[in-house]
Amino acid sequence: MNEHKILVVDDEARMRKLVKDFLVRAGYSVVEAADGMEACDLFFDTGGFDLVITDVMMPKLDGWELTRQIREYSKVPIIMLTAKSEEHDELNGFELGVDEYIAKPFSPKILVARVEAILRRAGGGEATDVLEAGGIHLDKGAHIVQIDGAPIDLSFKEFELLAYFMENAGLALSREKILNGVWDYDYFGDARTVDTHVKKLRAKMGDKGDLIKTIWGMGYKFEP
Amino acid sequence: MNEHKILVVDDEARMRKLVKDFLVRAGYSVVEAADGMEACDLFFDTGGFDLVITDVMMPKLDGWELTRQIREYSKVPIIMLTAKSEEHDELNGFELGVDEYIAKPFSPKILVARVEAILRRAGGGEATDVLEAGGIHLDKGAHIVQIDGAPIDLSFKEFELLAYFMENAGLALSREKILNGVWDYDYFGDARTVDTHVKKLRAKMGDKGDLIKTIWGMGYKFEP
DNA sequence: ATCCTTTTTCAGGAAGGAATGAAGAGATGG
DNA sequence: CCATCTCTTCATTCCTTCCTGAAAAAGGAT
Repeated sequence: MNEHKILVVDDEARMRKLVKDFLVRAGYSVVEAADGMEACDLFFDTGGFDLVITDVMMPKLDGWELTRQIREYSKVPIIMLTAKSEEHDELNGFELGVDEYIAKPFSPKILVARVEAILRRAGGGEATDVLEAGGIHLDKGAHIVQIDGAPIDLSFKEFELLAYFMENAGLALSREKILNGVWDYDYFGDARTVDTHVKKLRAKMGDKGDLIKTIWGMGYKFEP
Repeated sequence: MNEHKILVVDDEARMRKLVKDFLVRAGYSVVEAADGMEACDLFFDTGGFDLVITDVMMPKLDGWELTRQIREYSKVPIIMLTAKSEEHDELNGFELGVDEYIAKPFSPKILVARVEAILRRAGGGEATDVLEAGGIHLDKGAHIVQIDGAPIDLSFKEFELLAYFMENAGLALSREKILNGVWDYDYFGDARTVDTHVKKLRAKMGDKGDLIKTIWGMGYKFEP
C-alpha cells in the first residue's frame, strides 16, 4: 500500500488535528499548514504531495488563491472544506480546479471515502509522479525538482529532459531517442539542440550534473 | 523490438489517424475501429490486442459500454480519451476498469508516454540486450562493459567491436566480416584498422584480452 | 633441429577528423 | 519585455585511422 502524503491546510488548529487524526488512522501520511502561504511554501519546497485538503477561509492566502497558485504548476488533487454558508462558491472552485468539496461539518467516514476515491482515481494505485534517484527528487505533478533537499529552478524543457533521463536511468540514450521522447513529434530540427539543454541542465544541477554522462559518439546517459 | 498491437477506437477519422500516426511512429502496430460495435467485433474476433485506446462519445456503442463489454472477458489495458467537458465522469470510468485517461486535446508525447508506461506495467519485462561470456558483462542498452564486475571504459567502436565478438563467440571472423559487421557499409578503408582496434580492446580488457584469439592469416575469434 | 626468408601481426605514435562543450545571437511565445 | 528555445560558431577534446618498424609465425633449405 502506498503511503500517500497529504497536505492539510486550515487556520484552526483544532480542525487540522481532527482531519489529520482521521487520515492518519486511515493510513495516510499528513503534513499540516496553518494558512495558504505556509501551504504554498510547503507544497513547492517539500513537494511529493498526493493530495491537498484546504479550508476556504484563511488569513494571508485563502483557499481559492491557494488553489490558483498550486494549479499554476501542479495537477495534484485538491479537496476544499467549506462551511455551509460558502456552498454557493462551489462553481467558482471547480473552475479553478478544485476536485471535490466537503461541507463542514462532515463525518470522518465521508472524508476518508472521498480521499480514497480521489487518490484511486488520480494515482490508479501506483505511478506516483515522483522520481527519486541519486539525491535528486523530481515531482512531475508539482513540477518541482530538488537536489539534496534544495529546490532548483528548471525551464520546461529542462524539466522534461531531466524527467526523461530519470525515467530511463542507466540507459544509453541517443540524441534521436531523446528528441523523440522529449520534443514534439513534428520536431525535425538539429540534434545538437539536445546538447545545449544538457549543458544547461548540468549547470543547474551543480555537482549532480556529473550524473548525466556523455557517451562519446552515441549520446547521453543518466546514471545515479 | 516489441511489436505491440493496439486497437484505436474513435468515430472521427481525423482523430484516429492522428493517434495512429503517433503510435506507428513509436513503433506500435495499430488497428482502427470507427465505433464501439466495430471495436468489439475486432477485439473478440481478431484478438491479440495489447492495448485499447477509445474515445468516450461514439455512435452505436460508446466508450463506457465498450469498456464494460471488454471487461467481461479481458483485462487488456484500456485508455480513454475524453473531452474536457466529460472529465467529471472519470470516477465512473475507473470503476468500470479504465486504466488511464487522456484529456483532449493531448500532446503526442503524453499519449506515447502513457501507452509505454501502461505496456511496461502490464507486460513486465522487455528484452534487455545483455551479453555475458567468460566473465565479461556487456549491456548494450546501458552501454556498459564490466569485467569480473569491474566496469571498463570503451570507446564507441571498441564497444561495438566487443559486442560483435561476443555475439559471434567461437566463430572465426575475417577482417572483412568484422568490417561489414561493425563499420558502416560504406567504409572502404584499410582492413588493418581492425587490428588497431583489436589491439586497443585487448589492452583495455587486461587478462581477458586473451579471449580474443588471433587466427593467423585469417582474422580473429572470441573464445570465452 | 637450426637458420633464413617471407608473410602476418603487434606496438607506438602522428595526423587528421569528428563529436562535444561553451558562448552567444536570432527566434519564438507568453 | 523577458524567459526560453534553437541554431551557429569557435575551441577543445577525444577518437579513428594510418604509418613505420619490430616481433612473431610459417615454411623451406641446410
